[in-house]
Amino acid sequence: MTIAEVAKRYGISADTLRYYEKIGLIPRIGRNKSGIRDYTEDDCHWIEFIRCMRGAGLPIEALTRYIALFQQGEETAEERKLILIDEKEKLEKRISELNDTLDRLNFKIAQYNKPKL
Amino acid sequence: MTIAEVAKRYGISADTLRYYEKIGLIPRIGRNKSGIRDYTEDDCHWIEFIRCMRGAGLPIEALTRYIALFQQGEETAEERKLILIDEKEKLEKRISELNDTLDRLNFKIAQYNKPKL
DNA sequence: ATAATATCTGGAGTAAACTCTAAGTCAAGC
DNA sequence: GCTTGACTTAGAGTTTACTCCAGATATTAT
Repeated sequence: MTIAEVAKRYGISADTLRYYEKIGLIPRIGRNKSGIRDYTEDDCHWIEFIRCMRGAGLPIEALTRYIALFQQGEETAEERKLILIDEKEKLEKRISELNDTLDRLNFKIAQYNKPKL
Repeated sequence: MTIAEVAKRYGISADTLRYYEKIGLIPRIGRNKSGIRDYTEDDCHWIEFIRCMRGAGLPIEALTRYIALFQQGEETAEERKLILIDEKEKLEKRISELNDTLDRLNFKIAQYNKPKL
């Protein structure tokens, strides 16, 4: 797949895809004989995964660390798992905070509904 | 209260407090005879509210709109309520997305735990 | 009264995460 | 064979949300 096709598929710009590769957020993409990127299905899965995680606010640093370990092979599985667990716990905290803010927002809206005092 | 006291109370820098005031994220703070800010308890409540909402990712633009309406008086109550409802709905969607990502993370961690195939 | 510390303003600088530009290469259509 | 459009790279520019700085004024301690 060309960069344009992948960009369209995920609604990302080609610039962003190149940027993600440059900073190691996705693996280095293979090139054809003339140096043009050719994305595999595996590459696409990474992109989709990374997009999802970034969308939830996982830090780029944790994700680049994760992908670097992944590329080092099976013996890094335990370390990769720890990264996921760590980020999972942070995400749970974050969701809990957001729920608190949501409660507060609902309370404030209720105040606007009631007070014909 | 001085700006330093408020900064300490909420763990924000004085620069950030001045910045929030400059962009209308909190109301204009009253000054003493020599032009130095004197924060009231009401000012502090605004700061705490805004911090909480910003922490949940509510856009600055919506919050500046909200505070501008608030300062225009009681007749803007309905419009302010609509802003809160709108942001509440966006926050619910966001939390739901985060929960989906959390599920995915848990699934991936489970894969790391199992596969002694 | 003087030195040290805190505050003021306007504006410049910073970091993150893109986003765009320039200059060059390459494949496809006419 | 040449133009058009997509692709390449390195590097500059943008946006958001602060954060810092300079120069001036004010308050506090000695």
